[in-house]
This record gives sequence, C-alpha cells and structure tokens, in this order.
Amino acid sequence: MTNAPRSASSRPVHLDDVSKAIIEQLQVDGRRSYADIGKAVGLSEAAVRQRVQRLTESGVMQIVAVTDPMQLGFTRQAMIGIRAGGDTRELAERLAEIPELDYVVLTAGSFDLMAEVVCENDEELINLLNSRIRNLPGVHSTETFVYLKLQKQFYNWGTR
Amino acid sequence: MTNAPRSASSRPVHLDDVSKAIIEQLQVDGRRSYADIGKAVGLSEAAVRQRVQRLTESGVMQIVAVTDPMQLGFTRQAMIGIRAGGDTRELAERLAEIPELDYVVLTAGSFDLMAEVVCENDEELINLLNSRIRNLPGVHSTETFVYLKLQKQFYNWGTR
DNA sequence: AGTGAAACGACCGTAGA
DNA sequence: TCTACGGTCGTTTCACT
Repeated sequence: MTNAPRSASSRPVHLDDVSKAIIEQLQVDGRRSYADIGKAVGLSEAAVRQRVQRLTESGVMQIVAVTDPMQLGFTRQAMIGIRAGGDTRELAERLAEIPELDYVVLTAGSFDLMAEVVCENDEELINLLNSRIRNLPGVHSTETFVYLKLQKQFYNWGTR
Repeated sequence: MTNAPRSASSRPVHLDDVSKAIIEQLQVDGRRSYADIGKAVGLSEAAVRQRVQRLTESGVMQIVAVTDPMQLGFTRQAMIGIRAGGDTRELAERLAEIPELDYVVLTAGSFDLMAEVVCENDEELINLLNSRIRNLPGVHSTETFVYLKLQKQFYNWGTR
C-alpha cells in the first residue's frame, strides 16, 4: 500500500545527457517504444532498452500509472501540519498506514510532521482529523490547510 | 515544464472493477503488456487497450516516468508555507514558473500558499528563498519546513 | 556499452456480435 | 463495449565489436 522507501545511495548517480534525454521522453509518455526513443536520442533500440532497465532496476526511475484524484471524486485535499512529542518516527509510521494520507514527511520547523490527505468530502476529512490523527500517541496539535487550487504538480524531479 | 493542469470534471468518473484492476496493474508496472493485463483481469488484449486509451485520453490516468530526486543528488527538500496579500492566483503562477518548486498549491488557513522545493544543497535553498520567493510581489512572510525523512509517497490517488 | 539481424511477441485496425 | 484475426511494428536474444 505504501510505496517502497527508496534506497537513497550515499553518492548521487550521475546521468549523462543521453540518459536524461531518455527520461525526458518517458516523462511525456511512459509507453513510448524504445525504438522511437532511440530515434529521438540517437541510439539503437537495444541500447535504449538496456539503459531504461538499469535506470529502473537501480531505482532512479520508475514507469507507473498516476491517477487524478479530482476526476475520481476525491475533491477535498489538504496539507496537515502536526506538532508532536516523543519519537516522531514511530508516529510517522502510524500515519503512513492511513490510506487517506498519500504523503507523510518528517520535518524540521514549527511542525514536526506534515501529511497530505485526499478525501471524498469534508466529513471524511473531519473524521480523519478527529478520530484517527489527533488521538494518535504523541500528537500535540494539528493545523489544516485545505487546498483551494493545485497550481503545479511535477513528478519529474531531478531532471529539470 | 509545468505539468498541465488537470481538467477537473464536475461529475466524477465512475470506474468499474475491471478498470480499477487495470489501473492497479499499471501502477506496479506501467509498461506491462496489454495481453498480460488482459490475462490478469479477464479481458482480451484489444479491450484492455481500448480502456487504457480512454483512461489516458480522459485524463483520469497517465503513464509516466517518475524519478527519485535523492538518488540524483537533490538531497535537500522542504515545504514552504507562504503568507501573502493581493491576488494569490497571480503569485501562484509566478511560483509555478520556478523550476526548483515541484509543487505549488493555493490553500486556506494560516498560509495562503504552500510550495515544495527540491534542491541540491542548502545554499540553493537559501538563495531561492531570499532572492526568488520572498521578494515576489504580494509575499508577506514565509516559513520553511526542511524535510528530515520522507515516510510515505503515493502517486496512486483515488484508487486506494 | 554499443550494433545488427532474425525469431518471437505485442500492438493496431477492422469486422462482426 | 467486447472478441477475433491478420498485418505491421516492437522487443528479445545472440553473436560480434
């Protein structure tokens, strides 16, 4: 249910321009054929396939389906800032188990954790906050930032 | 550069169990063959292909490459809460143009906007905050929440 | 790491229920 | 909206560089 934690290597992977170009192609269309990509980046089909395989196996890139919550009726989204005490790592694990939360991060600042929630309606959000977040051990207080408009969303980190 | 804003239809799309099953297959491997998916969900290759085409053309789903910023040397991430005045929609557009920001959202609450930043190092983050965010017209103050650990990240909204 | 070629399998268009 | 099928194109494997 939770996406596998990424194996953050101590040394960053260096991508050459060709691999970056391949990734850019796949960021537009993850099903584009290796032959087409090869034509675009100046490489044979087999070479493209090998690079894609290495990139996915090393965890640098993954080709997946991403869905739009709005179109599926999940029209309420919010960011929740959480002030907490005790071991916040344990709390983070508990939060990660909540399916309505698609994003959980431990932070430094006036919030110790932040989590993004995707809900169908306000009741679901209220219920989640009161019954399943605020009563978790260690939670001191929460602050909710309801989304009014999602302006930018970019899955394509690290290649800009 | 910025992902296209999603066309949020007024009425939510209803997916039957078969389409949900197809999406689940593609969330694991976006390049899985239609024939294989068909075997898994009990449909012919052509039927799967048509459904995938409809799902992608309607914007409910997209199959794309997603990369891991950590592995590519972008080791500093943070959420920035922004208090602002004036037309926050204009400000949101300006923020969306900043490549280091991968996520920009207008919110209700003690922050008017929130943005996620992906950087290579602290200097880049400091420079971004001071030289390119705090001096934007309308920005009153910002609050930065540096990421300590990304606990959960789920691209697969709406199908949980 | 890369190319090229041949066998295999996937994909696409069309026809029909 | 599904299945069936044939032509075309993509993918896989392998020998070679």
